[in-house]
Amino acid sequence: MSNNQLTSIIERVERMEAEIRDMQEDRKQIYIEAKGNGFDPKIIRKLVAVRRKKIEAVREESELLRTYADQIGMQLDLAL
Amino acid sequence: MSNNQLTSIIERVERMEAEIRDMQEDRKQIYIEAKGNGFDPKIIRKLVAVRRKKIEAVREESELLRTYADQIGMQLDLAL
Amino acid sequence: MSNNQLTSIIERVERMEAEIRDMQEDRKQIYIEAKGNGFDPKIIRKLVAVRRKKIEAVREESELLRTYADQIGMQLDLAL
Amino acid sequence: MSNNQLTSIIERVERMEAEIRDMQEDRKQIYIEAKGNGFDPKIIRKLVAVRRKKIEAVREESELLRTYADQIGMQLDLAL
DNA sequence: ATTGATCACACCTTGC
DNA sequence: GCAAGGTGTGATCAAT
Repeated sequence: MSNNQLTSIIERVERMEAEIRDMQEDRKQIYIEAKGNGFDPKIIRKLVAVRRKKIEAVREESELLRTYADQIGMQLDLAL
Repeated sequence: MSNNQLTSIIERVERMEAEIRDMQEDRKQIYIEAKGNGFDPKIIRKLVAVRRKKIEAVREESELLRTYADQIGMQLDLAL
Repeated sequence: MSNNQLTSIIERVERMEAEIRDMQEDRKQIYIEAKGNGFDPKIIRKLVAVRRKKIEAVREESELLRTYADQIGMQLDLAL
Repeated sequence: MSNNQLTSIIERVERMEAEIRDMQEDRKQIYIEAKGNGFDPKIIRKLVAVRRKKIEAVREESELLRTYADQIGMQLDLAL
């Protein structure tokens, strides 16, 4: 029955959203705890953001290299 | 050493963020799958949103009642 | 002249913002006055918030129904 | 009757909030219109913010001067 | 491709 | 001074 399918979808989405909220709450608690230990949350956030960008950049760069490699591979194949 | 503490904090935050991203990805997959089964994601999103807002409103209403109760308690205290 | 256009835009925005600030100030005064009459602003705020969320939920629900109706309309079109 | 008073307060607050939302909507429309005329909303926002800060600074400075003047006035009074 | 809408994030102000 | 709500911004995603 289609209604069961719909109900199932909604419940799965809501379960995911509940978990996401929990994780966000956990992260918030980490920041609060860090603040209690003398670490400025604002700075931590910056650090995390910078690291995220760097990781992103590295990932994209390696994808790019991969693309180059593929093209060279293709050309090599074509040359044979 | 403070540096270890800082590193620990950042790693914990990043772990949380990784999990959040995974959950978000899962949710996205549910929508994609639903669409494959003929359910318009747009409608599912609205349904979920409406349900969330209603639950929110009910939750806040109980907070309100709780606040009322606290004030009545205070008045009772004052009356004694 | 483009400069006049820019000036006009900025002035219109600033006029809006001035009015917004005035309204916010008026609202604040209502809360202060209410407090003077023995009404706890905290409770009033919650009341207003709960009412707003309920109205929001109802509004979104009607949007949802509208979306349903549109889809049914589409299906009818396809069926003809 | 207290209930009428409460109802009146809530309605006044809600009226204010409705007007605030309307003004915000108007402001948003100005930005959209500006964008249509080739003005980047982000830049406009910055301009408006800078002007606001300057106006604030001028206002505070004149308050400061006023305070100085009052103090001098007081001292003059005391000296007489 | 580009706009439009939604969502998550960060900042800032306000109330307590 | 902290906690919370509101505001603005960036990213993501759907639709044109």
